[in-house]
Amino acid sequence: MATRTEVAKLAGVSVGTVSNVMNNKSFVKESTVEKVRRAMAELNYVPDYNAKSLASGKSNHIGIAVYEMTNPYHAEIIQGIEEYAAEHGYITTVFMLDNTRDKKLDEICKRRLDGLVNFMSNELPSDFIGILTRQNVSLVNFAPENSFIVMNDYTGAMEEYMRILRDLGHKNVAYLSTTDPTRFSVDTRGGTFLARRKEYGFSTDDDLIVYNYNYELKSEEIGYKNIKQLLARGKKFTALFATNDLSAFGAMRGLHEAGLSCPGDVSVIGCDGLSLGRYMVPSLSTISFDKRACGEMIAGALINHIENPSAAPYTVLPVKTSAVLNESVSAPKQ
Amino acid sequence: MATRTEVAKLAGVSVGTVSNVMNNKSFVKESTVEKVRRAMAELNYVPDYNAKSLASGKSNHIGIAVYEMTNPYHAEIIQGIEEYAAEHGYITTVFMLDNTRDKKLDEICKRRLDGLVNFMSNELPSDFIGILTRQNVSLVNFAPENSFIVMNDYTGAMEEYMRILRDLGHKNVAYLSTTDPTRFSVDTRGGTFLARRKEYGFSTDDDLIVYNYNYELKSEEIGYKNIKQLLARGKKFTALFATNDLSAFGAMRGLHEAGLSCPGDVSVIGCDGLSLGRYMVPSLSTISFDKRACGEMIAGALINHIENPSAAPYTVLPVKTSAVLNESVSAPKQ
DNA sequence: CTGAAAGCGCTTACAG
DNA sequence: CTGAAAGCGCTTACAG
Repeated sequence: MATRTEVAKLAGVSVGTVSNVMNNKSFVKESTVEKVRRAMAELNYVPDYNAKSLASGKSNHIGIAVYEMTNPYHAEIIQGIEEYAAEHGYITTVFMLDNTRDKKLDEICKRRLDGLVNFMSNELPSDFIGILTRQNVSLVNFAPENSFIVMNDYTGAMEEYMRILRDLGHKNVAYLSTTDPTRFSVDTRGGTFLARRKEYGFSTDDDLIVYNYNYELKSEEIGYKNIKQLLARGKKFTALFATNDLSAFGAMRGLHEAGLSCPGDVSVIGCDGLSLGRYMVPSLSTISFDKRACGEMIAGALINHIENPSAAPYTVLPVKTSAVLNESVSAPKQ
Repeated sequence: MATRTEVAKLAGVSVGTVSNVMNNKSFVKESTVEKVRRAMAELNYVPDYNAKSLASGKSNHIGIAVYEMTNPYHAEIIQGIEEYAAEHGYITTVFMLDNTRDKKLDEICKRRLDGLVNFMSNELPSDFIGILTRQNVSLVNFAPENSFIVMNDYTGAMEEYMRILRDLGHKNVAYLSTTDPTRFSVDTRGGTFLARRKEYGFSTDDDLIVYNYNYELKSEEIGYKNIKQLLARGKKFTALFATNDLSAFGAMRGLHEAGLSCPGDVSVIGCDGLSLGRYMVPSLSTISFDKRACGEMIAGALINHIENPSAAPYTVLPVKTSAVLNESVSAPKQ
């Protein structure tokens, strides 16, 4: 592999000049630029980003911490981040923290990331966050004080669905949550459900809410387990919200096995707007948002903060969501 | 952030010794090790992997090139790779080459990876592969000469399904492919279908095979489009193979819209063994393999090759697959 | 068993 | 506009 030095020698310039050409410094004479480019081409020169990172103190490397990578939900957001980042000269590493989490946190610190986007619902250890902060890593979705927060505001879409269900005549509306009660209530969907169910004329029986405490399970498994539990409780219900589309799929399977039809016996509403939901039978009603644009917005704010640390104060990044009504919702049977 | 030098000073040793402690060299005196460790702890020392990579000429960084990250299929294999790699001190970067591919190939080269695993079905540019080869990057799933090849041998499972369909009385079996005819025929499933369909008593009408040429589409979209095309051809069929589970979901939706039931009118067989398939109605028959173990095997062979370049010649990594029969297959209506 | 020193491939003031 | 030189944080023979 050709190195900087060889390129410099062949071009008849110094390594510093090669560097200036590489970084598109405008003050380099055009003829010099050409000489250097020719030499690079001839030698098949490929720069070494690790060396650049070390010398410049900037890695141009953004990390993304995710959980449950088998959920296609993240993939599109990540694509948005990646695309924007790539256009701005950053690479992206997805750290899947499903398993072997703690081993990987160390690795993250060692890589001297410029930024880190967090999609974990679990809390991350505070000493890990401390290291990142000292390293001056720009953060997205960590604690509010020192991080951008991506805020999917589901309140509007959630209320829209509650209105739709009420107008269709539903009274007993269940909620299958992939999380525990605490996380459920701080979530904008769970919170809205709890706060407004009475006002919309829905039952306030807490037995209609099923929680999950096992975060090892995949969402579809949780949905399936949840509906079984709900059915076992013997309460009447004609509609249900699920935390996400995958868990809604699991719930629909459970309904089918219990001899219940969707939406005839039970209307089902998911969340995330997975492409797959449109191909289910019945197609799944969900809450959608532009995940690609969301990823680009995240990357934009993050890179801006990396490059102008003082300019942009950490803040909330709002994401617009919308209700997408499909076949899985109808009026309840009389 | 504390650096090597500060640790050395505090511990009263040289930076070289700190390095030896970091790398667990056995010849360092125990008391020295302790002094150094204490100093590192006191200073919250976090090593810099970029610097290490530069100095050692080894990045401990494995890349994974994937296409269609919204397909959960890859996620589990990647988890297997990641887990094994993390245990052996490597980090993993997933390069999503769905979009902006060529920009990203450059970045891959600059990162001085130790290894690269390829899950792209599209061919990669030969000059890209040339650079990687010159960089001595260990490769998985590139051209056979200079790479490990992961070989999911679907032949057995495919023949099992052909036998099952024949025994159930199916004669007109379709195939919905997410790829073009060339890739279809080199694939072990497509190839087996073409080679053996006559022998199993199935129609050899090529109109029963639907290809796809638009690689921008998601698998579920392709399956949906394919089944529409097949139905439009007006040929009779009572069973179909789909390239993967997601495209099978799309096909099942298309059948439903055409007023056909699965498996009553048409039996459907996917491939990949997605967890989600068990929750479909009907649950999807598929071909499965242990994706986690597959990922671990890939990482094992790759890291072994990285660390002993001469020891392990490039070779084929065989993956056992098995037919998983579910509700989506039954006898054809008379 | 440890230290001093050269080197990995780059960047970046600084002189000129 | 360009070159010489110091430095980024590490590793690694080499002496002792």
